[in-house]
Amino acid sequence: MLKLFPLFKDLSEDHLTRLEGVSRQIFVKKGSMLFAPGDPTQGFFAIHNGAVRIYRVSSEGKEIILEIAGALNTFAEASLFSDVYHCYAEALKDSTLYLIQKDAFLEMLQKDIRFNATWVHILSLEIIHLRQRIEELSLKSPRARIASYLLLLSEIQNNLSIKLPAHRKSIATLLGMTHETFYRTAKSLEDDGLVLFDRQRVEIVNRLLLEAMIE
Amino acid sequence: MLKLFPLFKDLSEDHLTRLEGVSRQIFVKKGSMLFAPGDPTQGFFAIHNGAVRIYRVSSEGKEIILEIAGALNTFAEASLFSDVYHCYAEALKDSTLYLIQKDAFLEMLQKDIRFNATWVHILSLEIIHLRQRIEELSLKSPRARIASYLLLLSEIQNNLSIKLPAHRKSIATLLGMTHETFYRTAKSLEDDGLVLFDRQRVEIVNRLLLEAMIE
DNA sequence: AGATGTGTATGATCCTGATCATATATCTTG
DNA sequence: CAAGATATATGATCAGGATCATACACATCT
Repeated sequence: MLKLFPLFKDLSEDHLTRLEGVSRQIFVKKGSMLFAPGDPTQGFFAIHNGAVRIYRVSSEGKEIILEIAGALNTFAEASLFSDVYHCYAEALKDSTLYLIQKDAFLEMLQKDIRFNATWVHILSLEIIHLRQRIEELSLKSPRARIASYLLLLSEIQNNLSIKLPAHRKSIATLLGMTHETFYRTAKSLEDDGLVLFDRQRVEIVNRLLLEAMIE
Repeated sequence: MLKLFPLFKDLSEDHLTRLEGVSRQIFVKKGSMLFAPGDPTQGFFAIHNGAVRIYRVSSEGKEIILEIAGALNTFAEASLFSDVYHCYAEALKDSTLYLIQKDAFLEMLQKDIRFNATWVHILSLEIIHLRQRIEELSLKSPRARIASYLLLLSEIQNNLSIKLPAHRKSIATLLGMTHETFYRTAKSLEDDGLVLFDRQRVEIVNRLLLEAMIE
C-alpha cells in the first residue's frame, strides 16, 4: 500500500499500481543490516512499519547518523544513480519494508513523463529539506537542535504528542551530540516546562517557547 | 554559454540551445542582493563569473551561510517548486549570471522526457552532495572541516592550487566556525606543512595527510 | 530466573572553540 | 591620496559540551 507514503501522495492510482508492481516486500529483524557501503544498489526503500538508521563510519570507528527513518519514510532514493551504496542501513526494530527496484523504477521514469515530473518535484522538496538540516546543524546549541528536531517530528506526525522513532542514544548522534548531552539537555527542557518525556513518547507542552528557541 | 556549466554537461546541444532561449543574462555589482526571503521566485541562477553567497538570518541577526557559489556554479534550483525564495542571495563580487526562468524551464521539463530524466539525475546528485555537507558539518573538528572543504574545492577546480571563492571570513561562516578559529586553524595547517595560504590562493602541499585528516 | 548487554541517567573534569579585545593590512570610496 | 570600512591576524579569557566514570533500569537470551 504505497499510497500511504507521503513521498508518493502525489502519484496517480495508475502510477501507484505500477510502482507496487516493481516493489518487493521485505521483512527484517531488529539489528540486521539492509546494506553496507560497496554493496551493489538494488533500489530504494519505503518503511511500512519499523525504523531504520542510515549511517557512515569514520576510520576511527565513529558513527555519523545521516538519517533515522521511521514508518512511512523512504530512504536511499539517491541510490538510483549510483552503482553501490555509500552508507550502512540497519534496522532499529523488526520492520517490514518495500524495496522499490532500481531498474524497473528508472524505466518507469523514462517511459512516463508525468511520473518523471512528479519525481522531480519530490526530489526538489528533498533538497529543501536537506538544506534545512544543514541550517539546523549550524544552529550550534544542543538545545536549539533538540527543539528543532522535536518540532519536526511533531509536524511529521501531526501531533503535539510525539513518538520517538528510535532510542535517545541514536537520536543524540543524529543531532550531532553525545548521548550524555542529549539526556542532560532534554532534562533541562523538561525542567523549563517546554516538553515532557515519557519513555518513547514526548509531549510538547509549550510549543511557542520551543519555536522561539530555535532561532 | 551554458554548456560550460557542470550542471548542464549532460544536456544535448538541442536542450542547451532551448535552455539558453529561456535564460536571461544579468549583471550585478558586488554587494547587491539578488533576492531575499519572500520575493516571488523567478527561476534559478547560473554564475558565469563572480561569486554569490546564499544565507539566512536568524532572529538574533546571526547569518547562516548555506552556500558560496562561484563561477560555473548554479544556485536556487529548488526555487522552481516554491512561490517565494527562502533565503538571501548576495553578490560577493561584480558578477554576471544567467537567470533560468522558472515557467519556461518547468515547461521544458514537462514537454521533454529526456530533459526531465537528466534533471532527475542532476537533482539526485545534488542530494548526494548535500548529504556529504551534512556529514562534514557533523565532523566537528574545525581542522577536519577546513581540510574537507579545501579538498572539495581542489576537486571542483581540478587543481592542487585552489582559488578561494570568497574571503576567509565568509568561508569560516560557511564552515560553521568563527573567523578567528578559521584564521588560527588555517595557520596551524600551514605550520604542519599541509597547505600554503597566499592571499586568495591555497596550495595543497600534502594531499594525502589532508585526506587522512578528514576521517 | 539469572546473566549479560544496552539504554538511561548524572556527576566530575578537561579542552576546544567562542567571545572579547586589539592591532595591522587591505580594499573601497569620496 | 586620505579616510573610513572591512578583512586578516593574534592574544587572553571563558563557557559549553566532550570525555571519563559510575550506577541503575530494562530488555533479551539461555
